[in-house]
Amino acid sequence: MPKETFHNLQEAKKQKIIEAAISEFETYHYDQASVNRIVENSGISKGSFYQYFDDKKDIYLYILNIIVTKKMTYITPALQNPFDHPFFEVVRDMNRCGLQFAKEHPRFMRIGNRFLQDKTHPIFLEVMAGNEKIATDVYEQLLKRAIEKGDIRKDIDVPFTAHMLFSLSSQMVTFNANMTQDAWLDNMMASLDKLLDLMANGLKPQDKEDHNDTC
Amino acid sequence: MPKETFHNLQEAKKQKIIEAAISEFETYHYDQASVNRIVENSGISKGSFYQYFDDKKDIYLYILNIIVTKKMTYITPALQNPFDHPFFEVVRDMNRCGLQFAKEHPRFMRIGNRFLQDKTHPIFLEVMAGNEKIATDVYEQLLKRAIEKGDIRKDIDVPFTAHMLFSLSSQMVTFNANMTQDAWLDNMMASLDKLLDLMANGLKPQDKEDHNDTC
Amino acid sequence: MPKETFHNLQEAKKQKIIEAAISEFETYHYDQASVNRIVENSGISKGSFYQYFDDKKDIYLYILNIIVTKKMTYITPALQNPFDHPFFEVVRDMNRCGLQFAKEHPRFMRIGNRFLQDKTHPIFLEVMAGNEKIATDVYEQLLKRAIEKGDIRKDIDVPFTAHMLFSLSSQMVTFNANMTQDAWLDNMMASLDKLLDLMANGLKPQDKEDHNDTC
Amino acid sequence: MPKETFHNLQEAKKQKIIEAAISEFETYHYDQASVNRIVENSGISKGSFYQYFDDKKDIYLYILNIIVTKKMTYITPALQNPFDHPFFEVVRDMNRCGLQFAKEHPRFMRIGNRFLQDKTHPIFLEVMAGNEKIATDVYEQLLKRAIEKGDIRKDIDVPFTAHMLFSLSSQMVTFNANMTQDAWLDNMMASLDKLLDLMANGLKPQDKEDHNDTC
DNA sequence: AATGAATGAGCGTTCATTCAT
DNA sequence: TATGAATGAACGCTCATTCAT
Repeated sequence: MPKETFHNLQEAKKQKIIEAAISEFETYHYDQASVNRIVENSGISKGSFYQYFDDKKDIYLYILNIIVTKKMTYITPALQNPFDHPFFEVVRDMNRCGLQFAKEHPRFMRIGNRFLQDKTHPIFLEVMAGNEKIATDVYEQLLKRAIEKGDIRKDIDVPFTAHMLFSLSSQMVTFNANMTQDAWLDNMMASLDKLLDLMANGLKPQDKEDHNDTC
Repeated sequence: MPKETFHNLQEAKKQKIIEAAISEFETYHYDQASVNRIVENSGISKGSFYQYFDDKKDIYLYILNIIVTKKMTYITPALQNPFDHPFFEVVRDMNRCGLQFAKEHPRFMRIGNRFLQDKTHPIFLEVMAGNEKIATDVYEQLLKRAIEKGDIRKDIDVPFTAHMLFSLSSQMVTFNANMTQDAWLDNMMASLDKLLDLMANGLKPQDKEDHNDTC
Repeated sequence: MPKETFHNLQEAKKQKIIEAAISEFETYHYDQASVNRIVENSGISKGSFYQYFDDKKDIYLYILNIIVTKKMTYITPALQNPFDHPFFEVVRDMNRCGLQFAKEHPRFMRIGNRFLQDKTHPIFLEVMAGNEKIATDVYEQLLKRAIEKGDIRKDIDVPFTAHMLFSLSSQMVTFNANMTQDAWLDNMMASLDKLLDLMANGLKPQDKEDHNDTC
Repeated sequence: MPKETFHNLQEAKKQKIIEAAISEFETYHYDQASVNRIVENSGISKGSFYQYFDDKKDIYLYILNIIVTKKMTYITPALQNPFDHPFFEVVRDMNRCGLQFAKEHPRFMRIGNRFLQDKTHPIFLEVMAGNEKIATDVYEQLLKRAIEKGDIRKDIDVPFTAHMLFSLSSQMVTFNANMTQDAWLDNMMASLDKLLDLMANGLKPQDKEDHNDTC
């Protein structure tokens, strides 16, 4: 996390640095990202950079933190009393919020996705060392309660399914990756509904309904 | 793609270069991979390298091509008369073959996974620009026929579902990444079955069977 | 030497700065030592540092001075009426006191030794430019009087011998540098006795005693 | 040690690099020595430097090696059949040769002395890891044989004395460090004789001779 | 065809010191 | 008096690529 010196900076300067860093990490992988470029685009000296941050990792984690914090403000409303609502409703709301976040902060989404994608990178492993469960835990909890309530099949592998549900939300955005389209959000929302339908009912013809029909 | 000079090389020399490149890309990201090291481990000169390949990208794509070609030899048998067999059987066979390939060529798998992971990397975008459809096309064809045969619900969005099926099989590998070498294949096969069950039947309780029970 | 501003400081603050500087110079060579770290560990500001000291050299010399002053308090008692005691007794007492000082102030010893080691370093040359005589003067005086009293051979080169005696006592420390903390002082005291025996009687067999024996 | 690429260089270029490195290490400590400066003064590019040498340490050890090799050519003649000659004669010859070397290669001496002085430096420890004994071993062997032959007192501590004798040769040069003087070599030779006399006979009056006088 | 020496920009990081407040 | 932000040169080292031979 940034040193005090950074927090003491004037807001404008701070924002310019953050802006430069976001722009850098949006464009480049952590390893390819260049402190030099951040410094240039910030209009600060290299020496100053290292008075604000310990090292490249420091500013990277700082940006990641901003992203996570921001994303949380979008998602947490969907997680109010999650067990009072049907499973798929909660999941859909959560992902809709995530998509809204992606739409409004496409650069954050790009950085976040890049981070989540390279699961073998030292920095990913370090961050996730203690926290990996956290991400999928929400899904695990929801699944367990949903099973108890009879909303979900009893015979599924909860951790595995949680992992897959979690993966889906980030995979989905790769389907219509061109965020510049106006209709992106609408498309994604539609895709989300399709996906949830898929997850809920499967690909096989719905005997249930077929059955009802024949009745 | 390699220049003619490369293809004119003696097989042994060619293999040594390929081996060195595989070893490099297996260990490092494309950006971190070093032509210097490849050259060193190949026992060829720097100058020669640039007479065989245009640049780093050239040899990388060449290796990727080898991997894809190899993987094809595993998968195509599962695609013999694909329309004569039930949809999920074909998909399972295909993915089982893919897993078998991964088991027998772990280095290829590592390179392939790394490539698939950073979907924002210029080189990924370039490769996928013309080729992504190819990968999902198989799924699309299979889905269409399965729908016709009544194996799959009529109301799904075919391209979207194809994309998701494709994504999921690659995501699966990220679950249980801390595999013990021995159990890996078994674990993955089991995961595959879980995944296909999920895709086939969905998460909701199977009314069909419940219904049958009560009858 | 520190500016007046430093001397005007509250004792506690002064000590904290001194402590930080000692810790730094104990751990690092003069060139590797970092004003940044001293400032950090002092809890003072960079600006303040340069209001107390001219530069890095200034604080280094100040610390050296503290060390020398402290060492003097150990050694001077051994130099009370030095001419009333046998030469080697005085030399031994002096060096024993020096060893005692080293034992009780290992950090000072480390700084001092490091300083004495690089005799080509600009800062060493600068310090020694005017002060080297001082260090060897004691030995010179002692030697001269010892010669007069007949304790020491008349035909030696006094300045040269003084220089060697001085050098040897600092070299001694480099023997058995892998001291176990506990036994260090005992070992060094033993080494000192060996060294003085060497200096007193030389390496050649003692004809004197042989002679006496045969008489 | 340098890579083959360095050895393949034209002699003139090689010499220019060696010259630049010697000049650098003569002037600066290993840590302060700058690859940049070496490169500048060599007239080669930074990239080239790292094609010739692994790193700064590599070229440093290479220079050290040159120095040791050169010094050996001076000293080994004095070590022909060392046990056939009186102990102090061998030691004197050896040190005279060392002084001659120092006179003719003052820059080498400076580098060598600097290296020997900082006995806590990682690079010193690394080099000396297996080789420290070597330096003092010569003295130990000589001492042992001299004791057997009765040239040296039986009651000395051999390793300790060997260490001190070894130290002396490097300490001696610090007495008259100003090498620019014409008379330096003569002065040093004289100092050497004084030192050996000291080591041989000690500082105490020679009773043997006194005895003889009174007889 | 094959070589491998040469390049120079670039990397992340540290530094002692200055100076406006 | 005290501050601490700002600086920019310097560090060791790696890189993909070029080009004369």
